[in-house]
Amino acid sequence: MPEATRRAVEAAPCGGATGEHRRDAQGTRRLLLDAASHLFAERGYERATVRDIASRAGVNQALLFRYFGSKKALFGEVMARGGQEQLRATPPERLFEVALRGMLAEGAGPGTDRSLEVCLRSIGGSDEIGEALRGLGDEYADVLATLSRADDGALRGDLALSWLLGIGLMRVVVGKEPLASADPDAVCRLVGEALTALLEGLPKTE
Amino acid sequence: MPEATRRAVEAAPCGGATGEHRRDAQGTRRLLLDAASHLFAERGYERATVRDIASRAGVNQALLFRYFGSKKALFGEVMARGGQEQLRATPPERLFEVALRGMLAEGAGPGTDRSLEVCLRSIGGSDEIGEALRGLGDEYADVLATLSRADDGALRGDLALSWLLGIGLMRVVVGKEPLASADPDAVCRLVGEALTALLEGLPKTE
DNA sequence: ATTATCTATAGATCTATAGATAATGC
DNA sequence: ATTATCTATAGATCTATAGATAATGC
Repeated sequence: MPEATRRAVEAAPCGGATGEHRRDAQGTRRLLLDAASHLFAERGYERATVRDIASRAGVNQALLFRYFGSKKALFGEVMARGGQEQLRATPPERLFEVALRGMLAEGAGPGTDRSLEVCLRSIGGSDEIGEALRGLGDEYADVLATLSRADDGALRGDLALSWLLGIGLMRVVVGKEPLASADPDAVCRLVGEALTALLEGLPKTE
Repeated sequence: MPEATRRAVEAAPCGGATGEHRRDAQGTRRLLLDAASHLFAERGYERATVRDIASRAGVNQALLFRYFGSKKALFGEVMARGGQEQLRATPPERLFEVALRGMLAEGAGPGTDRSLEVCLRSIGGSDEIGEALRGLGDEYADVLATLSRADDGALRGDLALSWLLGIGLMRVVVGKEPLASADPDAVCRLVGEALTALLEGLPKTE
Protein backbone atom coordinates (compact mmCIF):
# COMPACT_ATOMS: atom_id res chain seq x y z
CA MET A 1 0.00 0.00 0.00
CA PRO A 2 2.14 2.84 -1.25
CA GLU A 3 -0.14 5.61 -0.07
CA ALA A 4 1.17 5.51 3.49
CA THR A 5 2.58 8.99 2.95
CA ARG A 6 -0.47 11.06 2.36
CA ARG A 7 -0.09 14.82 2.29
CA ALA A 8 -0.14 16.59 5.64
CA VAL A 9 -3.66 17.00 6.91
CA GLU A 10 -3.65 20.43 8.48
CA ALA A 11 -3.51 22.17 5.15
CA ALA A 12 -6.20 23.26 2.71
CA PRO A 13 -7.74 25.97 4.88
CA CYS A 14 -9.91 27.14 2.01
CA GLY A 15 -12.81 24.77 1.69
CA GLY A 16 -14.03 25.14 5.22
CA ALA A 17 -14.18 21.50 6.14
CA THR A 18 -11.47 20.71 8.64
CA GLY A 19 -10.14 17.22 7.97
CA GLU A 20 -9.81 17.57 4.20
CA HIS A 21 -7.08 15.45 2.68
CA ARG A 22 -8.75 14.21 -0.45
CA ARG A 23 -8.64 15.20 -4.10
CA ASP A 24 -8.38 18.97 -4.14
CA ALA A 25 -6.62 20.71 -6.99
CA GLN A 26 -6.65 24.15 -5.35
CA GLY A 27 -5.34 22.74 -2.10
CA THR A 28 -2.59 20.81 -3.85
CA ARG A 29 -1.55 23.93 -5.72
CA ARG A 30 -1.28 25.81 -2.47
CA LEU A 31 0.68 22.99 -0.82
CA LEU A 32 3.15 23.08 -3.68
CA LEU A 33 3.47 26.86 -3.50
CA ASP A 34 4.10 26.78 0.24
CA ALA A 35 6.65 23.98 -0.04
CA ALA A 36 8.39 25.73 -2.91
CA SER A 37 8.48 29.01 -1.03
CA HIS A 38 10.14 27.31 1.93
CA LEU A 39 12.65 25.27 -0.03
CA PHE A 40 13.62 28.06 -2.43
CA ALA A 41 14.35 30.25 0.59
CA GLU A 42 16.32 27.51 2.27
CA ARG A 43 18.35 26.22 -0.67
CA GLY A 44 17.86 28.60 -3.57
CA TYR A 45 16.35 27.83 -6.95
CA GLU A 46 18.82 25.34 -8.32
CA ARG A 47 19.35 23.22 -5.25
CA ALA A 48 15.68 22.82 -4.46
CA THR A 49 14.65 20.05 -6.85
CA VAL A 50 11.09 19.48 -8.00
CA ARG A 51 11.15 16.15 -6.22
CA ASP A 52 12.15 17.84 -2.94
CA ILE A 53 9.33 20.33 -3.33
CA ALA A 54 6.72 17.73 -4.19
CA SER A 55 7.94 15.52 -1.38
CA ARG A 56 7.69 18.32 1.18
CA ALA A 57 4.19 19.09 -0.07
CA GLY A 58 3.30 15.41 0.28
CA VAL A 59 2.31 15.38 -3.35
CA ASN A 60 3.35 13.45 -6.42
CA GLN A 61 6.08 15.15 -8.40
CA ALA A 62 4.15 15.05 -11.66
CA LEU A 63 1.47 17.33 -10.22
CA LEU A 64 3.95 20.15 -10.00
CA PHE A 65 4.16 20.18 -13.78
CA ARG A 66 0.44 19.72 -14.20
CA TYR A 67 -0.35 22.78 -12.10
CA PHE A 68 2.57 25.06 -12.90
CA GLY A 69 3.94 23.84 -16.19
CA SER A 70 7.59 24.07 -15.26
CA LYS A 71 9.90 24.65 -12.35
CA LYS A 72 10.66 28.16 -13.54
CA ALA A 73 6.98 29.05 -13.75
CA LEU A 74 6.55 27.82 -10.18
CA PHE A 75 9.45 30.01 -9.11
CA GLY A 76 7.83 32.96 -10.83
CA GLU A 77 4.60 32.48 -8.92
CA VAL A 78 6.45 32.17 -5.62
CA MET A 79 8.31 35.41 -6.25
CA ALA A 80 5.19 37.22 -7.44
CA ARG A 81 3.23 36.17 -4.36
CA GLY A 82 5.80 37.06 -1.74
CA GLY A 83 7.31 40.43 -1.15
CA GLN A 84 4.50 42.43 -2.68
CA GLU A 85 2.42 42.33 0.48
CA GLN A 86 5.19 43.51 2.76
CA LEU A 87 6.16 46.11 0.22
CA ARG A 88 2.70 47.63 0.05
CA ALA A 89 1.75 47.28 3.68
CA THR A 90 4.81 49.15 4.92
CA PRO A 91 5.19 52.93 4.82
CA PRO A 92 8.32 53.93 2.87
CA GLU A 93 10.17 55.46 5.78
CA ARG A 94 9.87 52.21 7.70
CA LEU A 95 10.55 49.83 4.78
CA PHE A 96 14.27 49.55 5.31
CA GLU A 97 14.02 48.73 8.97
CA VAL A 98 11.14 46.29 8.47
CA ALA A 99 12.98 44.47 5.69
CA LEU A 100 16.21 44.46 7.68
CA ARG A 101 14.51 43.09 10.78
CA GLY A 102 12.76 40.49 8.67
CA MET A 103 16.15 39.34 7.45
CA LEU A 104 17.71 39.48 10.89
CA ALA A 105 14.93 37.43 12.47
CA GLU A 106 15.49 33.71 12.57
CA GLY A 107 13.07 31.32 10.93
CA ALA A 108 10.10 33.42 11.91
CA GLY A 109 6.52 32.36 11.47
CA PRO A 110 4.94 31.65 8.11
CA GLY A 111 3.82 35.27 7.98
CA THR A 112 7.28 36.71 7.39
CA ASP A 113 8.40 37.43 3.89
CA ARG A 114 11.33 35.35 2.71
CA SER A 115 11.44 36.70 -0.82
CA LEU A 116 14.69 38.55 -0.26
CA GLU A 117 16.24 35.39 1.12
CA VAL A 118 15.07 33.53 -1.96
CA CYS A 119 16.78 36.17 -4.06
CA LEU A 120 20.04 35.85 -2.20
CA ARG A 121 20.23 32.10 -2.48
CA SER A 122 19.17 31.95 -6.11
CA ILE A 123 21.76 34.32 -7.51
CA GLY A 124 23.72 32.86 -10.35
CA GLY A 125 20.84 30.77 -11.57
CA SER A 126 19.66 31.05 -15.13
CA ASP A 127 19.00 34.40 -16.72
CA GLU A 128 15.25 34.06 -16.38
CA ILE A 129 15.76 33.70 -12.65
CA GLY A 130 17.82 36.85 -12.63
CA GLU A 131 14.95 38.66 -14.31
CA ALA A 132 12.48 37.58 -11.67
CA LEU A 133 14.86 38.70 -8.95
CA ARG A 134 15.50 42.06 -10.57
CA GLY A 135 11.80 42.79 -10.56
CA LEU A 136 11.53 42.57 -6.80
CA GLY A 137 14.73 44.54 -6.33
CA ASP A 138 13.44 47.34 -8.51
CA GLU A 139 10.32 47.71 -6.44
CA TYR A 140 12.26 47.94 -3.20
CA ALA A 141 14.77 50.39 -4.63
CA ASP A 142 12.04 52.62 -6.02
CA VAL A 143 10.52 52.99 -2.60
CA LEU A 144 13.85 53.57 -0.91
CA ALA A 145 14.75 56.20 -3.48
CA THR A 146 11.80 58.34 -2.40
CA LEU A 147 13.38 58.72 1.00
CA SER A 148 16.14 60.91 -0.33
CA ARG A 149 15.51 64.32 -1.75
CA ALA A 150 18.97 64.53 -3.25
CA ASP A 151 19.09 64.64 -7.02
CA ASP A 152 20.92 61.33 -6.97
CA GLY A 153 18.25 59.81 -4.77
CA ALA A 154 17.86 56.77 -7.00
CA LEU A 155 21.53 55.93 -6.61
CA ARG A 156 21.31 56.39 -2.86
CA GLY A 157 18.29 54.10 -2.82
CA ASP A 158 20.24 51.46 -4.71
CA LEU A 159 23.07 51.74 -2.23
CA ALA A 160 20.68 51.32 0.68
CA LEU A 161 19.18 48.23 -0.94
CA SER A 162 22.68 46.94 -1.59
CA TRP A 163 23.50 47.17 2.07
CA LEU A 164 20.28 45.45 3.03
CA LEU A 165 20.99 42.53 0.73
CA GLY A 166 24.65 42.42 1.65
CA ILE A 167 23.79 42.11 5.32
CA GLY A 168 21.35 39.33 4.54
CA LEU A 169 23.98 37.65 2.43
CA MET A 170 26.63 37.64 5.13
CA ARG A 171 24.34 36.86 8.01
CA VAL A 172 21.83 34.39 6.63
CA VAL A 173 23.53 32.79 3.67
CA VAL A 174 27.20 32.84 4.61
CA GLY A 175 26.75 32.79 8.38
CA LYS A 176 29.64 35.17 8.97
CA GLU A 177 30.44 35.78 12.63
CA PRO A 178 30.03 37.97 14.61
CA LEU A 179 27.34 39.37 12.35
CA ALA A 180 25.36 36.13 12.23
CA SER A 181 24.83 36.08 15.99
CA ALA A 182 24.67 39.82 16.53
CA ASP A 183 21.73 41.41 18.29
CA PRO A 184 19.25 42.70 15.68
CA ASP A 185 18.84 45.91 17.65
CA ALA A 186 22.56 46.60 17.58
CA VAL A 187 22.74 45.98 13.83
CA CYS A 188 19.73 48.19 13.18
CA ARG A 189 21.21 50.97 15.25
CA LEU A 190 24.61 50.93 13.54
CA VAL A 191 23.17 50.66 10.06
CA GLY A 192 20.40 53.13 10.76
CA GLU A 193 22.77 55.86 11.82
CA ALA A 194 24.99 55.47 8.81
CA LEU A 195 22.06 55.25 6.43
CA THR A 196 20.28 58.27 7.81
CA ALA A 197 23.29 60.27 6.81
CA LEU A 198 23.22 58.72 3.35
CA LEU A 199 19.53 59.06 2.58
CA GLU A 200 18.93 62.38 4.23
CA GLY A 201 22.16 63.81 2.96
CA LEU A 202 21.80 67.39 1.88
CA PRO A 203 20.89 67.83 -1.77
CA LYS A 204 23.69 69.33 -3.80
CA THR A 205 21.68 72.42 -4.61
CA GLU A 206 18.91 74.18 -2.72
CA MET B 1 42.26 15.70 -38.14
CA PRO B 2 40.61 16.59 -34.86
CA GLU B 3 43.51 18.60 -33.50
CA ALA B 4 42.54 21.72 -35.41
CA THR B 5 41.74 23.37 -32.10
CA ARG B 6 45.06 23.48 -30.41
CA ARG B 7 45.36 25.52 -27.26
CA ALA B 8 45.96 29.22 -27.63
CA VAL B 9 49.56 29.90 -28.34
CA GLU B 10 50.29 33.10 -26.44
CA ALA B 11 50.21 31.32 -23.10
CA ALA B 12 52.87 29.44 -21.13
CA PRO B 13 55.00 32.44 -20.18
CA CYS B 14 57.11 30.31 -17.89
CA GLY B 15 59.52 28.31 -19.97
CA GLY B 16 61.05 31.24 -21.73
CA ALA B 17 60.63 29.98 -25.27
CA THR B 18 58.04 32.07 -27.03
CA GLY B 19 56.09 29.82 -29.38
CA GLU B 20 55.53 26.95 -26.95
CA HIS B 21 52.39 24.97 -27.60
CA ARG B 22 53.54 21.45 -27.03
CA ARG B 23 53.31 18.96 -24.17
CA ASP B 24 53.72 20.99 -20.99
CA ALA B 25 52.03 19.84 -17.80
CA GLN B 26 52.80 23.01 -15.87
CA GLY B 27 51.57 25.19 -18.69
CA THR B 28 48.37 23.19 -19.05
CA ARG B 29 47.74 23.47 -15.33
CA ARG B 30 48.08 27.21 -15.56
CA LEU B 31 45.84 27.43 -18.61
CA LEU B 32 43.17 25.53 -16.71
CA LEU B 33 43.54 27.76 -13.65
CA ASP B 34 43.23 30.91 -15.71
CA ALA B 35 40.23 29.64 -17.64
CA ALA B 36 38.56 28.48 -14.43
CA SER B 37 39.22 31.81 -12.75
CA HIS B 38 37.59 33.65 -15.61
CA LEU B 39 34.58 31.37 -15.98
CA PHE B 40 33.89 31.04 -12.27
CA ALA B 41 33.84 34.84 -12.03
CA GLU B 42 31.59 35.11 -15.05
CA ARG B 43 29.08 32.34 -14.30
CA GLY B 44 29.70 31.11 -10.78
CA TYR B 45 30.75 27.65 -9.68
CA GLU B 46 27.76 25.61 -10.77
CA ARG B 47 27.16 27.13 -14.16
CA ALA B 48 30.76 26.92 -15.29
CA THR B 49 31.07 23.29 -16.36
CA VAL B 50 34.33 21.42 -16.54
CA ARG B 51 33.86 21.14 -20.28
CA ASP B 52 33.47 24.93 -20.57
CA ILE B 53 36.64 25.43 -18.58
CA ALA B 54 38.67 22.87 -20.51
CA SER B 55 37.35 24.23 -23.78
CA ARG B 56 38.32 27.81 -22.89
CA ALA B 57 41.77 26.59 -21.92
CA GLY B 58 42.03 24.76 -25.23
CA VAL B 59 42.67 21.56 -23.35
CA ASN B 60 41.03 18.18 -23.15
CA GLN B 61 38.48 17.91 -20.40
CA ALA B 62 40.05 14.80 -18.86
CA LEU B 63 43.19 16.76 -18.03
CA LEU B 64 41.27 18.88 -15.57
CA PHE B 65 40.73 15.79 -13.44
CA ARG B 66 44.26 14.57 -13.95
CA TYR B 67 45.77 17.80 -12.64
CA PHE B 68 43.23 18.86 -10.03
CA GLY B 69 41.36 15.70 -9.10
CA SER B 70 37.92 17.25 -9.07
CA LYS B 71 36.03 20.38 -9.98
CA LYS B 72 35.76 21.37 -6.32
CA ALA B 73 39.50 21.03 -5.84
CA LEU B 74 40.05 23.26 -8.85
CA PHE B 75 37.69 25.82 -7.37
CA GLY B 76 39.63 25.68 -4.12
CA GLU B 77 42.89 26.45 -5.91
CA VAL B 78 41.33 29.33 -7.79
CA MET B 79 40.02 30.85 -4.57
CA ALA B 80 43.26 30.29 -2.72
CA ARG B 81 45.29 31.94 -5.47
CA GLY B 82 43.16 35.02 -5.92
CA GLY B 83 42.35 37.56 -3.28
CA GLN B 84 45.31 36.87 -1.07
CA GLU B 85 47.62 39.08 -3.09
CA GLN B 86 45.36 42.08 -3.11
CA LEU B 87 44.61 41.50 0.54
CA ARG B 88 48.26 41.57 1.55
CA ALA B 89 49.45 44.22 -0.83
CA THR B 90 46.91 46.77 0.33
CA PRO B 91 47.22 48.78 3.55
CA PRO B 92 44.14 48.23 5.77
CA GLU B 93 42.86 51.78 5.61
CA ARG B 94 42.77 51.60 1.83
CA LEU B 95 41.41 48.04 1.52
CA PHE B 96 37.75 48.98 1.37
CA GLU B 97 38.19 51.52 -1.37
CA VAL B 98 40.53 49.33 -3.39
CA ALA B 99 38.15 46.39 -3.19
CA LEU B 100 35.17 48.59 -3.99
CA ARG B 101 36.89 50.14 -6.99
CA GLY B 102 37.93 46.70 -8.16
CA MET B 103 34.31 45.66 -8.11
CA LEU B 104 33.13 48.88 -9.75
CA ALA B 105 35.64 48.61 -12.57
CA GLU B 106 34.44 46.81 -15.66
CA GLY B 107 36.25 43.76 -16.96
CA ALA B 108 39.61 45.14 -16.03
CA GLY B 109 42.90 43.60 -17.03
CA PRO B 110 43.99 40.14 -15.92
CA GLY B 111 45.71 41.77 -12.97
CA THR B 112 42.54 42.66 -11.12
CA ASP B 113 41.25 40.35 -8.46
CA ARG B 114 37.89 38.79 -9.28
CA SER B 115 37.69 36.59 -6.18
CA LEU B 116 34.88 38.61 -4.65
CA GLU B 117 32.95 38.35 -7.88
CA VAL B 118 33.46 34.60 -7.85
CA CYS B 119 32.06 34.56 -4.33
CA LEU B 120 28.98 36.50 -5.30
CA ARG B 121 28.11 34.31 -8.24
CA SER B 122 28.78 31.03 -6.48
CA ILE B 123 26.53 31.56 -3.49
CA GLY B 124 24.09 28.79 -2.93
CA GLY B 125 26.40 26.15 -4.31
CA SER B 126 27.30 23.13 -2.22
CA ASP B 127 28.37 23.48 1.39
CA GLU B 128 32.03 22.97 0.57
CA ILE B 129 31.82 25.95 -1.74
CA GLY B 130 30.33 27.99 1.07
CA GLU B 131 33.31 27.05 3.22
CA ALA B 132 35.78 28.25 0.65
CA LEU B 133 33.90 31.51 0.29
CA ARG B 134 33.71 32.07 4.04
CA GLY B 135 37.47 31.82 4.27
CA LEU B 136 38.05 34.77 1.99
CA GLY B 137 35.30 36.77 3.67
CA ASP B 138 36.86 36.22 7.07
CA GLU B 139 40.17 37.59 5.93
CA TYR B 140 38.62 40.73 4.51
CA ALA B 141 36.45 41.27 7.57
CA ASP B 142 39.40 40.83 9.92
CA VAL B 143 41.27 43.59 8.20
CA LEU B 144 38.28 45.88 8.08
CA ALA B 145 37.60 45.30 11.76
CA THR B 146 40.98 46.79 12.66
CA LEU B 147 39.82 50.12 11.26
CA SER B 148 37.38 50.68 14.07
CA ARG B 149 38.47 51.21 17.64
CA ALA B 150 34.97 50.65 18.96
CA ASP B 151 34.51 47.61 21.16
CA ASP B 152 32.15 46.22 18.53
CA GLY B 153 34.70 46.78 15.81
CA ALA B 154 34.34 43.25 14.48
CA LEU B 155 30.64 43.77 13.91
CA ARG B 156 31.28 47.08 12.21
CA GLY B 157 33.83 45.37 9.99
CA ASP B 158 31.28 42.75 9.03
CA LEU B 159 28.79 45.46 8.17
CA ALA B 160 31.34 47.22 5.98
CA LEU B 161 32.10 43.97 4.17
CA SER B 162 28.38 43.37 3.80
CA TRP B 163 27.98 46.67 2.05
CA LEU B 164 30.92 45.98 -0.22
CA LEU B 165 29.49 42.64 -1.30
CA GLY B 166 25.96 43.99 -1.54
CA ILE B 167 27.12 46.71 -3.91
CA GLY B 168 28.93 44.17 -6.02
CA LEU B 169 25.86 41.99 -6.00
CA MET B 170 23.53 44.70 -7.24
CA ARG B 171 25.91 46.26 -9.70
CA VAL B 172 27.81 43.35 -11.21
CA VAL B 173 25.57 40.35 -10.76
CA VAL B 174 22.08 41.81 -10.88
CA GLY B 175 22.87 44.84 -13.02
CA LYS B 176 20.52 47.10 -11.10
CA GLU B 177 20.18 50.59 -12.53
CA PRO B 178 21.14 53.32 -11.87
CA LEU B 179 23.82 51.70 -9.72
CA ALA B 180 25.18 49.54 -12.53
CA SER B 181 26.05 52.54 -14.68
CA ALA B 182 26.93 54.93 -11.90
CA ASP B 183 30.24 56.73 -11.82
CA PRO B 184 32.66 54.82 -9.56
CA ASP B 185 33.81 58.09 -8.01
CA ALA B 186 30.27 59.04 -7.07
CA VAL B 187 29.65 55.64 -5.50
CA CYS B 188 32.92 55.75 -3.60
CA ARG B 189 32.15 59.21 -2.28
CA LEU B 190 28.65 58.35 -1.06
CA VAL B 191 29.67 55.07 0.51
CA GLY B 192 32.88 56.48 1.91
CA GLU B 193 31.15 59.24 3.81
CA ALA B 194 28.60 56.92 5.34
CA LEU B 195 31.22 54.32 6.20
CA THR B 196 33.62 56.75 7.78
CA ALA B 197 30.91 57.50 10.29
CA LEU B 198 30.40 53.81 10.90
CA LEU B 199 34.00 52.71 11.25
CA GLU B 200 35.32 55.74 13.05
CA GLY B 201 32.27 55.97 15.26
CA LEU B 202 33.16 56.89 18.81
CA PRO B 203 33.72 53.94 21.09
CA LYS B 204 31.01 53.53 23.65
CA THR B 205 33.35 54.25 26.53
CA GLU B 206 36.51 56.32 26.74
C1' DA C 1 60.21 4.40 -21.52
C1' DT C 2 57.77 7.90 -19.66
C1' DT C 3 53.89 10.57 -19.41
C1' DA C 4 50.94 14.30 -21.50
C1' DT C 5 46.91 14.01 -24.03
C1' DC C 6 42.69 12.04 -26.04
C1' DT C 7 38.47 8.74 -26.77
C1' DA C 8 34.69 6.62 -25.07
C1' DT C 9 31.67 5.85 -21.61
C1' DA C 10 30.01 4.84 -16.91
C1' DG C 11 27.05 6.59 -13.50
C1' DA C 12 24.48 10.00 -11.19
C1' DT C 13 21.16 13.73 -11.32
C1' DC C 14 17.23 16.38 -12.70
C1' DT C 15 13.33 18.24 -15.47
C1' DA C 16 9.53 16.92 -17.98
C1' DT C 17 6.01 13.89 -20.31
C1' DA C 18 2.93 10.03 -21.77
C1' DG C 19 -0.24 7.19 -20.35
C1' DA C 20 -2.37 4.27 -16.53
C1' DT C 21 -5.19 4.34 -12.21
C1' DA C 22 -8.66 5.69 -9.18
C1' DA C 23 -11.51 9.01 -6.57
C1' DT C 24 -15.08 12.25 -7.09
C1' DG C 25 -19.65 14.54 -9.13
C1' DC C 26 -23.70 13.91 -11.95
C1' DA D 1 -17.66 10.93 -17.10
C1' DT D 2 -14.47 13.86 -15.42
C1' DT D 3 -10.20 14.77 -13.66
C1' DA D 4 -6.87 14.50 -9.65
C1' DT D 5 -3.21 11.54 -8.86
C1' DC D 6 0.39 8.08 -9.75
C1' DT D 7 3.89 4.97 -12.45
C1' DA D 8 7.39 4.58 -15.49
C1' DT D 9 10.54 6.50 -18.31
C1' DA D 10 12.44 9.58 -21.92
C1' DG D 11 15.94 12.81 -22.65
C1' DA D 12 19.26 16.10 -21.34
C1' DT D 13 23.17 17.36 -18.51
C1' DC D 14 27.35 16.94 -15.95
C1' DT D 15 31.23 14.93 -13.22
C1' DA D 16 34.49 11.50 -13.29
C1' DT D 17 37.23 7.36 -14.85
C1' DA D 18 39.48 3.56 -17.53
C1' DG D 19 42.20 2.69 -20.99
C1' DA D 20 44.11 3.91 -25.71
C1' DT D 21 47.25 7.05 -28.33
C1' DA D 22 51.14 9.72 -29.25
C1' DA D 23 54.75 13.18 -28.26
C1' DT D 24 58.78 13.87 -25.65
C1' DG D 25 63.53 12.64 -23.14
C1' DC D 26 67.18 9.30 -22.59
